[in-house]
Amino acid sequence: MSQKKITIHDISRVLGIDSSTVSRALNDSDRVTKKTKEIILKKAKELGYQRNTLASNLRTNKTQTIAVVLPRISRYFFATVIAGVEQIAQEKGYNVIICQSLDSFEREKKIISNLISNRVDGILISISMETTDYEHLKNFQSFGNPIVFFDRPCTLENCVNINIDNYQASFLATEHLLQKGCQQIAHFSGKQNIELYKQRKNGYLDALKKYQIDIDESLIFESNLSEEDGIIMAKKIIETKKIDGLYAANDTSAISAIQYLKSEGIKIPKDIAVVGFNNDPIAAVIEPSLTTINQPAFQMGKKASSQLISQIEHKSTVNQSFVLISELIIRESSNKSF
Amino acid sequence: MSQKKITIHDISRVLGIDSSTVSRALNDSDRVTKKTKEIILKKAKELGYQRNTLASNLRTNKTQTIAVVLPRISRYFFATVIAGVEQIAQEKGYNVIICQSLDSFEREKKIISNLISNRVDGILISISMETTDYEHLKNFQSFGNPIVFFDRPCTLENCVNINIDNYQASFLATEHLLQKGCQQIAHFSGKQNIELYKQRKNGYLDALKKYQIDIDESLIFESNLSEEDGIIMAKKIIETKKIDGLYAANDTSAISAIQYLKSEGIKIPKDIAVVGFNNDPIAAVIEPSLTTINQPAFQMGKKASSQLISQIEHKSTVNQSFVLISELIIRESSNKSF
DNA sequence: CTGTTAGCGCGTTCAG
DNA sequence: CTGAACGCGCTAACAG
Repeated sequence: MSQKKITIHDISRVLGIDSSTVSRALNDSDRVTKKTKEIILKKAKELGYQRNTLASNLRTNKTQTIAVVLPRISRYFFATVIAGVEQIAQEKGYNVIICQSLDSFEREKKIISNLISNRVDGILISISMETTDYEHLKNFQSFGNPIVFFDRPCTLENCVNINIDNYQASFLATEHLLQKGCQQIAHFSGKQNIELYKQRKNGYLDALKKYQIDIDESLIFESNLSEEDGIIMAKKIIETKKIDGLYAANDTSAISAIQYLKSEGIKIPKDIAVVGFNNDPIAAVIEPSLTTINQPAFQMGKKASSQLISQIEHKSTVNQSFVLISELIIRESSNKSF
Repeated sequence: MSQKKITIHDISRVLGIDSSTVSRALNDSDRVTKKTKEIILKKAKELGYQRNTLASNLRTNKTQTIAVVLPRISRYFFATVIAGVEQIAQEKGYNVIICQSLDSFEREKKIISNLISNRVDGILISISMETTDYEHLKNFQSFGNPIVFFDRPCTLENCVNINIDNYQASFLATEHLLQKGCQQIAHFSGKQNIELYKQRKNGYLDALKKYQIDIDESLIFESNLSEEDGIIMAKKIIETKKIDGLYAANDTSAISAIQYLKSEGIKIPKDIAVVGFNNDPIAAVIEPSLTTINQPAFQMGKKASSQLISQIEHKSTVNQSFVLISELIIRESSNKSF
């Protein structure tokens, strides 16, 4: 049953050609005649040879493997990022291994340690929410291996950060509402100590300025953007009555606000237009009238992995840098309703 | 920058203990004194030793790695299966590598070949829709490595197939509608040459028998269960008028039928109750009144991986077998609506 | 262009 | 209980 594996020495012996030549032929080296190459490849196929990547990796100290570490693959956003990563990796001849931190710092540390043991060539990571220090990542770096952060930025030195242009996305979202005729646009904003939410607020403010709309501080709600916050803000919207548009800095709060508004009989989109960030198809399904800014996850995966692979191949150390992806996708609200 | 990696020989040299002893200590062998073990472990930690798994694997010819090959991870069902696989794998000390076939036979063949090269110890697979022959899998098997199929069954010899108990699931679904008072329950059935759909139809029929409801062939619609089929069947339902319940053998057709019915002003669940299979959260969101039978994906992942790992560890060859998971989750329709 | 030699880092014989 | 020596399968470096 358990057939013995064929090695290059088996081929070497059968053909009376040295194993190093066999190795070179199998790696398509140009230091072997086309003719002998053909003979070797034919015999290899005939014998059912399957390269032992382990041995090769040990020798070359390279695995041609990159790892993607992220909170969980069941989130549509991350699954789509992976698709982008895999496309580039395949083109460049790299394997991808996927690891879920489940947003646990402990798990993340174990994963990184495991990746070091397995000698992956580089890591793409969206750090866990719990992650407080970066010793584990510094450790990986100290062996000369690159790390690229995506989605969740990180202040670790010598690393590339890939993210969307939050300012521009917000600007576009707000402009979209203005062009639809909204005048009193509320903004669900996140904590301003987080750079990302500051940028989103600035985009909102600048769009209003461009259209010469006075800024009304009472329309700006700062919170943690949780589901509960969404409901609280929805209640405020009902009290205020003057609001005719809403730009939420994330989709969680936007969705729960909409659900609450609906339950109170406020019609969407007739009474209010909404724009929020959307990472998965649920937001689109729950409320077809919800216009969303989709993060170009596929793009992000492609960009992140090509950055990483280029660092691996040029053995270059980069300074800390932030790469912004500007191609955003606005999904227009469809007015079909159930 | 690029710090040199510590090997067991470095530890050996510093401590004046032979590297073979160091190796044994690091593997927690009982052929080393507790005392020297402690000294070695301490020094290893101090020097920042990280085991070179590649070398270890090459020597032992085992990678402690299993692969999951599936169509695409962005489907919630598969992502959940992976979660289950990972839990068991972690408990048993195995790494998991995830590969997406994207339902392409060509990709699947490449993946398997790559997995052989990388000497994974076993494969968990939900075969691609395009897969017609199993030579690539037989090849993997021929090296003495086990394969476990899940979700999509396969006739390859000496393999375990893990699936849900489709008959029971269907029976329960239909019974659920009967208990809600439905009398005229339509069934969206799949092609009867596919075992799975036959089982689902049988469950439906037997539930009706149990409740002494006459079988009305005009309520049974056989199709490919696509979105288009869903709409076609919805139209027939409207014509017929007598239907008050629907059990669909998959969720795709059920969802599109519901959307169509809604657009025609047929109210759900007042006028009609529906049960369908649900693999992702969208179905639950699109229509809260939709009662669904969730495949216990997490369970399936756990069962499949523990089967696989037990085969790896006992080097046992199994006969072809079919394992059914009977714990099904009925998600009751919630009557809250937007 | 091809053969020879050596060794990647580890685990496993054997001896002792 | 520990040490010496070998080899897993492959490839880099050097000869020829």
